[in-house]
Amino acid sequence: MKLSEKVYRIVAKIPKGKVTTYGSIARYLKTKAYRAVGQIMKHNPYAPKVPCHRVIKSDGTISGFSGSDPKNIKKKIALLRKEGVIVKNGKIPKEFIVDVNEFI
DNA sequence: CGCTTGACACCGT
DNA sequence: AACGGTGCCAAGC
Repeated sequence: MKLSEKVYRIVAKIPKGKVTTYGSIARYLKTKAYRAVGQIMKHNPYAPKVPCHRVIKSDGTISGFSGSDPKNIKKKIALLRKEGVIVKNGKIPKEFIVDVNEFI
């Protein structure tokens, strides 16, 4: 079982209206491959099943899946808001960031 | 088999 | 508070 499979499984379980961080996922898998998690999200072969937009940085900022395109970021934010996540100044309040162990 | 890359996290300045 | 440098790990070539 590759790390990617585990990551996909976890991300797919993120409930609506909540988000988690790369760090949380990595810790849950008992690995320190934070960066690998990011790579896996980027590849994202399970596109609809794996809502990568619900995975953010530990700071609460949205990561570069919209990266160089600020307008795309707004779209992601709108999507998150529609799911019930409040976004402030392009960042998500800690209240919405749930550790993987909380919803697994 | 070894080198390079990365959608991160942490710490110091 | 913001920016940059460093360290970690997996995947791809």
